[in-house]
Amino acid sequence: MAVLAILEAKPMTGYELAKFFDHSIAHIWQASHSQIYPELKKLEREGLIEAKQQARGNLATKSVYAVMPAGGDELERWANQVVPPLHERSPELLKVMYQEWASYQVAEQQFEAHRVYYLQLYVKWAAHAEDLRLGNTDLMRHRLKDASAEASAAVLAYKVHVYEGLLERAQMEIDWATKGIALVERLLAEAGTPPGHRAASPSSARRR
Amino acid sequence: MAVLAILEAKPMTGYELAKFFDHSIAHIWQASHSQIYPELKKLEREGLIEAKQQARGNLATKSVYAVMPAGGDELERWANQVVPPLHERSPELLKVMYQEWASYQVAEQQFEAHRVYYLQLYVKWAAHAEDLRLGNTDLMRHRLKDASAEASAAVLAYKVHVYEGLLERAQMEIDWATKGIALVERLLAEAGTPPGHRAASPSSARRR
DNA sequence: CTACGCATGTAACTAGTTACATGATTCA
DNA sequence: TGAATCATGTAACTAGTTACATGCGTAG
Repeated sequence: MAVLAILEAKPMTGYELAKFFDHSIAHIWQASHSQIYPELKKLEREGLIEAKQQARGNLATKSVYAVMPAGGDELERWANQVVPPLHERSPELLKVMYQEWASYQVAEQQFEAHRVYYLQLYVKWAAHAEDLRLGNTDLMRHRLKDASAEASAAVLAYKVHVYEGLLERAQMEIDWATKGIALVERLLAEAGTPPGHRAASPSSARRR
Repeated sequence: MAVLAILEAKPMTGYELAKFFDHSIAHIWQASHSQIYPELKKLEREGLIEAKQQARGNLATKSVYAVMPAGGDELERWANQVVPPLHERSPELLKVMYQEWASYQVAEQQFEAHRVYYLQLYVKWAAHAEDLRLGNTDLMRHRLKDASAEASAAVLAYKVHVYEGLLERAQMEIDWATKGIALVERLLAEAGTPPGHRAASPSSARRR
């Protein structure tokens, strides 16, 4: 569905799609080229998209895929079904849950990595949200060029809303990680390490 | 690793593990019995856990799995590696991104489902966090019964921190969905429907 | 004696990752 | 002429889901 939705805005080659999944939409949905190429073939077999051969250079050609009417119908059908939100699996939260097995140092590093990760995402997402608002993205220009003002408003508004949610999420994650670091510091202090003495991990108390 | 961590707190049968994955840990990690049983066999082959046959009734037996020393080492090794946080795929956000293809009604239902989902999670998580804090869970009692006060503090503190994060997350999602509903209402109003006239989906403007 | 919970599996399938491969084009 | 980028694939593998199956124990 992500492939269909993107191609609907602008016909593309598999390569361009892969690039696109790498930046713009990357943090909502990802796909590698090894997944995209077979998927394109499948969508073509189902009559939802169509490949047009385009020359590149003298010898080579490339396949530019565009959405067919049946593909538009499929998109609309999909969009009009409510999906139940679901619980993601989080390898990271799982680890934090059992962080008493780790040294204080590693526990702190884990939170720090979390903080840095979402700080970077915050910046990236904020920039992308701004581009969206200004209609600055390639795809938005294509998507909106022959839409009514009213329709454009909706197209934009939903996407901006998604990014606002992502930004709040990032902020929340940053706060959580910061509190996590403080927690580790507190535990470390409470462990009552005498000066000049390196604290052992709490898990080592368990072993013996 | 989830299986190892749980079994370390208390030896269990595959069935009990499956139950456990259904409630307590369910929103951090899930696993169905059809995944658990083969996994237990695999962990046993690797020497990380060991099955003890226990009678149940007269004829039947059951396998209770317990963590072996090698399993403890493996847990410690795992916990002491920082995992890079990662970008989940979100089918729901993907749909909201392209919600201009849906009717206003479905768009609103999607946000409403999101709100209700996280409201329920909020209640469930809050209850579980409270149980954790009071040491009210079965597993916590086992886990802590022969630990030092200091070690217990860490065991508890990390888990509580995870649940506090989940609660903030749920709150954030509820707010986001509520704003989403308001957004749909606004778009609907701006679409300028005359009284007594049913609004078409914005996507239908695109088609033709 | 019946229903519900305990207990344990397998099979078929879908999705996704990582690695292996290849070749043309374009720009410095 | 070499490196970066465009372009397109396949193979092997891991994880996870859904559905199919079976049978004992226990309480009412």
